[in-house]
Amino acid sequence: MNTIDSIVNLLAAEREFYCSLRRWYRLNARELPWRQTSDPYLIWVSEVMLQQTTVATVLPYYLRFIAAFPSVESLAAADELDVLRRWAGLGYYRRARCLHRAARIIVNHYKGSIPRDEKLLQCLPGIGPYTANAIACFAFNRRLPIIEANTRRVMRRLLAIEKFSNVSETALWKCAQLLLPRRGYREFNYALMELGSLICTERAPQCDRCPVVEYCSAFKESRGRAEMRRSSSQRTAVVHLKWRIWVFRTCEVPPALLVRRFSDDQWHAGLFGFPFEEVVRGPRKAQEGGEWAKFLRVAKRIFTMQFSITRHRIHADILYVPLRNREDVTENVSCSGNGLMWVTLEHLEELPLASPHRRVLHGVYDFIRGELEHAGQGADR
DNA sequence: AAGGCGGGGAG
DNA sequence: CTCCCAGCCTT
Repeated sequence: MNTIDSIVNLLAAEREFYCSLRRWYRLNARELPWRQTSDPYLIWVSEVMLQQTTVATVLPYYLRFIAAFPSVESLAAADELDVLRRWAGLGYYRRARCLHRAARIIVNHYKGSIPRDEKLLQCLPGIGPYTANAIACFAFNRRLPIIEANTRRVMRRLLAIEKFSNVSETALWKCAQLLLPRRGYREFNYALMELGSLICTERAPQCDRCPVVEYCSAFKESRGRAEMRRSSSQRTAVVHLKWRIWVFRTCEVPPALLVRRFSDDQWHAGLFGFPFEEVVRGPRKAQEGGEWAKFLRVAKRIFTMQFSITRHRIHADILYVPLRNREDVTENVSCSGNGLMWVTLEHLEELPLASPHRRVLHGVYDFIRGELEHAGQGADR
């Protein structure tokens, strides 16, 4: 007999478990804008933004986004760059592009109405098992389980799943399905998430404030001690990289900088930024120092920058190259000239720039301003 | 099943 | 600093 199933069945029979949880939720739930509506479009947008992103970070972006695109039709009609502009800074830009594509599919194939069926929802780009069930449950009141960071953690603790060696995701979804109440399942799902978010946190869970602590298998066994941290061998190793980021500037007034739109196989795909290359250390094979190497001689290294992208830690040299005219660089970049474009400073601010590149821009902006002031003083004499 | 994606916040 | 967050997608 499956031991986990028996634990789930025991818990599912505990009427007081559901009552306590519901009572706690009604007293302690945060007022989040996407929980005050049943508009499937608004719920969809919020769920996509909340993928791997905290509530506090999402809130301002969500409000700005739905103000700009209040309906699936308005999103479908929008230009992709405009969508990315509203998303810039949130990260995971593929989410925004998928959302935009899916909006067009919904308008063209579903007459603008979002499918109620979770299987159909999952066929849309950017919608996986969690988001499909979340939309179906929260917007259409379908009786479906949801497994995400919060409910996963709560379930694992409630059922003390760590005891049973590798419990698959599939098994976890099955447990969540079995645990769903006959009525009030939408509120139950919200409550599990809210519990994981406010009480049953990853680190230092507040078991003394937990409404369902008496039903928690993990608490019975460990009195709320946190789980073992992952060993160093299980953690993903940090990768150190060295980059050159190139800032080409024309001597026009106002000055223009050379930027490119990153292709789908690059980091920051779909966004804009300065040309960059990885500096390969070690023996010089056939690397030749990259496509911009010919400008190294005239480049000025104006500052360095450090940032991280997922598990990569990047140390970047910012190389500044003032040019007399645009052709000096455009003619020389033959193979990778695609996507390159000259943009004046004020228009640069309006582009959806990848965050590290926005930092570069601000650093360069200060530098150029200093240059201009210096030139102005020279002209006065 | 595992790894990549990206940025901000908490501790 | 490290770890984590209302996951999805590709291999």
